[in-house]
Amino acid sequence: MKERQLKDLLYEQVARIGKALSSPKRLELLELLAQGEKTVETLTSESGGDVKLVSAHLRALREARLVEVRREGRFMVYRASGADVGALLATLRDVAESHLVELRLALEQLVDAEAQLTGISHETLLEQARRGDVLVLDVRPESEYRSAHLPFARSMPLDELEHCLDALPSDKPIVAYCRGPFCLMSEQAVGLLRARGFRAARIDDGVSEWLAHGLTVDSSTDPTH
Amino acid sequence: MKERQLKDLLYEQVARIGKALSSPKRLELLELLAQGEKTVETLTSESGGDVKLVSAHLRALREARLVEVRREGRFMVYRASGADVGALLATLRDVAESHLVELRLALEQLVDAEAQLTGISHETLLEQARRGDVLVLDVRPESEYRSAHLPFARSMPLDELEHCLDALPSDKPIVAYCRGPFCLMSEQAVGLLRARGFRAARIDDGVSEWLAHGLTVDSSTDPTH
DNA sequence: CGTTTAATCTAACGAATTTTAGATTATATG
DNA sequence: CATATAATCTAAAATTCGTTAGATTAAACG
Repeated sequence: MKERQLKDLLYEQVARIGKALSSPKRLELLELLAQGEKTVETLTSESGGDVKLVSAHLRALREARLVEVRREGRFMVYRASGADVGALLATLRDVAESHLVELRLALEQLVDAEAQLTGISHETLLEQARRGDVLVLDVRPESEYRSAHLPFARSMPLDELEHCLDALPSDKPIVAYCRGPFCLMSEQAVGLLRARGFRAARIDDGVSEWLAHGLTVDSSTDPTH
Repeated sequence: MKERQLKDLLYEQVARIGKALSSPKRLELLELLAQGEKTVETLTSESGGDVKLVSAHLRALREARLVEVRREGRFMVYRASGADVGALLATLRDVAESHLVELRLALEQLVDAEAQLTGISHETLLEQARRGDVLVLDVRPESEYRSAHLPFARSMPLDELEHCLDALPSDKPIVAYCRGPFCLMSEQAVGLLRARGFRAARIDDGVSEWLAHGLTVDSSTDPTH
């Protein structure tokens, strides 16, 4: 019968996406690409690996149609092939987090519970940011901010943070975010800010998580306010 | 430095879920389990395979904590370890469908566009079903209906449909659904109903898709109305 | 208590993936 | 045009995974 054959074909196609998501390295690359487009060079240094290997994994992601490339001079610029890729990654991580104890334990080791902003909904935070009651700080590299960022967020990359403290309000609470739950940049930012007397906390969510929860993000507005 | 090691560990855990989703057979088993708990025997016959192989794949799914088992007499009863598993499956399929042409083409071959209900939102359908303006028909096996079904749906398994036609209204439009976009039961039901003069159409969505869109489902109410 | 049924476990083979290294392509630059 | 750079392609080694078959466990039944 033809029915079984067709069904096998359908599940095989879905499994192509699953296969792409079955390697830790590819997941890390996808997470980076969910922040915005990047060259192979950037991806290699930010994921801490070997160019050849990164290139091979990017090939696999390309074959699963999760990423796309274009040439720019002698650089190849990769990008996620849609916002749904980041959202898929976020739901995959949520499922992993709720079912795998090992992951929860490792996450607890990674982030300091002290630095975490707790007990406040996305909507409330958004409203407070809109009114200017809190300052939402995007501590990722500026190119990622330009690609997409949380509403009302100001860009201040982690490595410039120390030189730009004067531009920050000392009376308002600061909420820092970065690439998502597995990224440490916002945690480091909070550490630095608190040491200098600011009231600061971090949230887990990045742009993909924000989108996966059905909220909207901005892009390419003025990074300094 | 310890940071890289921890990050590798985190992504490795997420990749465990990805690995579980990387095999067509496992995806099919998960989809069946998303409809409700089933024995290995049932899973084997419904997925059309070999018991030993199905058992091996179930082991992999268990190790990824996506399914759980309990013994019942001499049967092992498997179940998805949460509603989020079905929702993950639904988003995975959505991503596959929007990025892989091959999948869209195969789907077109599978389902007759004629039978498909088009241009109506989930909310509208729900409202019409609530008011009784349409009859929503769950054509899956009754055990799956009991486990969870769309609001206001009536159970009428495909293989009983022919004997129960008297119980159906000939004036109201009938909307049939089954396990999801890859399942043909609702399509066959629509074929049969139309041949007997009923106004019938199918929708793609099953319980998991319904949930993944943020809607609610019912369970264990009276199947006959 | 031996037999049947349902399912798992173990071992083994082949297929597919990951990783590494060397050769190659495409573009920009002096 | 030779050279440097960015990245890919190809091939081989190491590893993992899917599949199959035979042996085994665990519960139910006569």
